[in-house]
Amino acid sequence: MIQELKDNYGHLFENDLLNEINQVGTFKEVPEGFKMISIGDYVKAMPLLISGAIKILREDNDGDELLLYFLEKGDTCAMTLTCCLGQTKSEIKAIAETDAKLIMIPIQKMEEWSAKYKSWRNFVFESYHNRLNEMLETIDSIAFLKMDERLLKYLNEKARVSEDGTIRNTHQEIAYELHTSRVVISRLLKKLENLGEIKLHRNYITLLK
Amino acid sequence: MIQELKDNYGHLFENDLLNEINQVGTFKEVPEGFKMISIGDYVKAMPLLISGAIKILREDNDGDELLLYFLEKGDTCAMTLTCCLGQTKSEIKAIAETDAKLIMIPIQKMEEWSAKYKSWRNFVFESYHNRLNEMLETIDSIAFLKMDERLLKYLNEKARVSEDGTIRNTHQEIAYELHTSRVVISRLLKKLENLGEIKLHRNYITLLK
DNA sequence: AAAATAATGTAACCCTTGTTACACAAATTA
DNA sequence: TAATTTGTGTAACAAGGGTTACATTATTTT
Repeated sequence: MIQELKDNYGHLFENDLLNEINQVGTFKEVPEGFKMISIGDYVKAMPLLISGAIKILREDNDGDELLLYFLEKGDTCAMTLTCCLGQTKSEIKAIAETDAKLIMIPIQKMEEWSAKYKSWRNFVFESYHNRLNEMLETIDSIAFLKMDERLLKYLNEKARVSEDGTIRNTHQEIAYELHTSRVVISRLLKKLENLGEIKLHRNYITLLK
Repeated sequence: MIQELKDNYGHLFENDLLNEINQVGTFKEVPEGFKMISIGDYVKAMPLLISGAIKILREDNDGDELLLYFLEKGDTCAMTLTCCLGQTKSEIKAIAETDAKLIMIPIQKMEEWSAKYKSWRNFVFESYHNRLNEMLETIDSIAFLKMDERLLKYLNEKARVSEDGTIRNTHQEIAYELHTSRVVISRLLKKLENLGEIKLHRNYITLLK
C-alpha cells in the first residue's frame, strides 16, 4: 500500500504523516456501482481516493436524485469530514462510478492530525475549498444553463472520469442523474447527435468533439 | 468590543483566543446594501458576524445572479476562509442585507490559530459544514422545487433575517435574486396573496402564515 | 427459435416559465 | 400642480421541458 499512498499523496503530506496513514489506514477496493454512503448514514471513516471515481448525489424526499460532482484520485469527501467531526448524518449519497481503490482513515485520527500536521490541515481546508467550488459549479449548471447545455456538460464530465472516454449509461440513468425524464434526454441526445457533437449507441455514447 | 465578542463567541472560544481576537481584530459596521465582496476580489480579512445579516450571491458571466444563502450572527464566511488560505479570488458576491456589525480578522492569524486552538479548528470546520449544508439547501430549491415554492421559501428566509419580519423589496429585486423575471414574480406573488399566504404592498410584503 | 425484456425513437399534448406589451397607480421631481 | 419616474397588474403569446402513448430494435431468457 505504501507505494500507492506515496504516489498519490506523497507531494501533499510529510513523511511522518504518510507513515501514520500507512499504519492506521486500511486499504479498500470497491467495484463499480458499489453504494458507499446513503443519506442518513453515520460515517465512521474518512476515505482517501487512490484510483477510480466516486459520484456524489443528492436526493429529495420523493427519491428524486441529482448528481452533484465526482471525486477522483487525490480527493477526499468533505461531507464525510464534517460528518465525522460533528457526528451528524450524511446529507448525500456516494456511489462508485468506476472500480475504485481507497484508504480508509479512522475518524479519531482526524482531530489528532489536525493539531499535529500543518499539511493535514491544509489538505482538509483545500478539500473543503474544492468541494464548495464543485457545488457552485453544480448550482451554475442548474440555475443558469438549459437542459441541452447541462447534458453536454454532464457527458463531458462522465467521459473524463471513465476509463476509455465513453459514457456507458442508458438514457434512463442519465435522466435520473440530471433529474429529468428519459424522453427529454433521448430527445436532446438525438439533437446533439444531429449537431455532430456525439454518437449514440445502445448502452453507450461517444463524444465526437 | 469585548462585550459583543463575548456575547456572540464566548461559548465557542476559550479565553486566550477571545483575547487574541480582541487584540488583532478590528470592529466594523456596514450599512444595508453595502457591497462587501465582489466576484474576483482577493480577500484579505475574515469576518466574524456580530449582528445583522449578509447575503451571499452567485453571478454568471451575463451578470445574472442567484441568492445562495444568508450569514447571520455567529457565522463566518467559509468562502472567505478558503480564499484567504489559498490566495484565490472570490467566487461569490457578499452584500449586507441589513445593517451589520463585524469583527475582521487578519488572515495571517488563521493559520496560527488553527495550529494553536482546538476551538478555532472546530469553529472553522463547523463553519464549512454549515455552508456546505446551505449550498445543499439551495441546490434542493432550484433542482426540486417549482418557482412558487421557491418564492415562498425565499420570502420566509427574507422575513427571518429582516428586523421586523417584513420583506422590503420590489418584485424586480426578488426576481433578480431568484434569477427569474419580474412578471413571473408579480404573477406568483398575486397567486400567493389570493391563497392568503401573504399581503402585498408597494415596496414591501408581509407574511400572513 | 420464440417469447419476453430492455433500450431507444418519436409524436402529440400540457403545464410552467419566460417575453412582450401596455395600463394604471404611487411616489418623486420639476 | 404638472410631468416624470418607479412599481405593480395583467393579457397574450412563445419556448422549454415534462407526460403519455406507442412503435421499433437489440438483447436476454425460455
